[in-house]
Amino acid sequence: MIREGDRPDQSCVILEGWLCRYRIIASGRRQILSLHVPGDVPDLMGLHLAVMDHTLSALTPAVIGCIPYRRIDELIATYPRLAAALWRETLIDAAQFRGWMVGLGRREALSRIAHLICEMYLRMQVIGLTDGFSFRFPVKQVDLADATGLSDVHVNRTLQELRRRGLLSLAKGDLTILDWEQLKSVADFDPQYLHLGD
Amino acid sequence: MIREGDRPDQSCVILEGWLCRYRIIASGRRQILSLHVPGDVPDLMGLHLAVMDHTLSALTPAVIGCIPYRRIDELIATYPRLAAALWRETLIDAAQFRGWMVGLGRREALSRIAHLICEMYLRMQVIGLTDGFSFRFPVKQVDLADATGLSDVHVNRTLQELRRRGLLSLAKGDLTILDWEQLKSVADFDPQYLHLGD
DNA sequence: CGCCCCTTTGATATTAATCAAGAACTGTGG
DNA sequence: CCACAGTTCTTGATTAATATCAAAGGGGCG
Repeated sequence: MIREGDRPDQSCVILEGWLCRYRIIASGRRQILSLHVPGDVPDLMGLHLAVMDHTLSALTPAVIGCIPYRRIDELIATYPRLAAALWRETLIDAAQFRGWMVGLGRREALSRIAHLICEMYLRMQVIGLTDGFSFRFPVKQVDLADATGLSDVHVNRTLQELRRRGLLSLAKGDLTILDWEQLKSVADFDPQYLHLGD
Repeated sequence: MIREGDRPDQSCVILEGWLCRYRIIASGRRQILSLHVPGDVPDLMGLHLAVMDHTLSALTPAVIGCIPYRRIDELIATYPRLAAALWRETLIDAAQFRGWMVGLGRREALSRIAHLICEMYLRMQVIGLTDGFSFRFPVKQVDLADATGLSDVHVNRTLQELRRRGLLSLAKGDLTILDWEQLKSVADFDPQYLHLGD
């Protein structure tokens, strides 16, 4: 949707589907920086930074709403508190990056993947897209690998280990958490960084 | 200076010294999330997020200036464009997190450390704290390890490799880049993400 | 039915972590 | 000015985690 190096003049809101942001380095390896679900506005940064430092792309077929920056500026002028709300949104964005950094740098594979799943479960719950402990998780293992900094083969084996331990089931993009407490514990998951509560 | 879980009511500006932000996970491992040098305001996020999700701490003796949020709010009310400037500052913060995530997830040790050094060199240059290719780099190897997601032993060996290749010298906190082009190339460094240019 | 995309499996290679000392500094008090 | 105690850095040996390579299954869709 937007490429690294672009100078966009509008933001988008996800109405349906999943997007991700990523960057590819010289060796050809890709790091996914964030996953985005309906309700997210994944490119607010363009409002104050001229050049995109990463690419925004769809993981699934998606429906997107577009808002020109010009229009956002007008809205902010009319409703000054909107600026604070959007600013806050970008701060939560940054908090999520921090959450992922800890995983990338200091968690082993099992915990890293479990953590990502805990996060996406809560985020899906907040937007009403969970059914009990089940939700759509249309992320391919290769993408999961690029999000967690692992190889796809290792992601596959780690998912098997999570299944073997009875923590979750995942097939055809349908994920069910079978033991939330244990999953959280394996993930060392503390939702604080998502700032859902405030 | 500020701990995870705190609800601060002021921001700080670094006048002298280096700070870092970090989080410690259950296993006791620490991930440093960012390094901060004079001129940085490392805790602007508190302005709109109630609870700190990480700790802010000094790496060296430091001199800090404090600004109550209340005062910042007043200033913003008086000079509305200040809000945009501060917002932008937090967006650059997020961009730096993204830069680090790519390293943590997808770069090998040598490139990861080289990359960090390239970044700090440019940031020090911008604030006028470089002398040619030399600058103070008072970061212990343990801290470097926690910043790059490596073990301290491996950081030590990787630094030796960088020295062996004639890319830099580093002793007693004094760093000199001996071959900037090669260092950049090993690091696969593209300063775009720092948004220094705009 | 066949193709393509995704997942799974097995074998092997690498990178980096861990463990355990020892050496080199730093600052301190005598 | 020196002995020391505490950091920080360095080294060697070993182990563990994860990547890479290569190939084989499975399932959905035209």
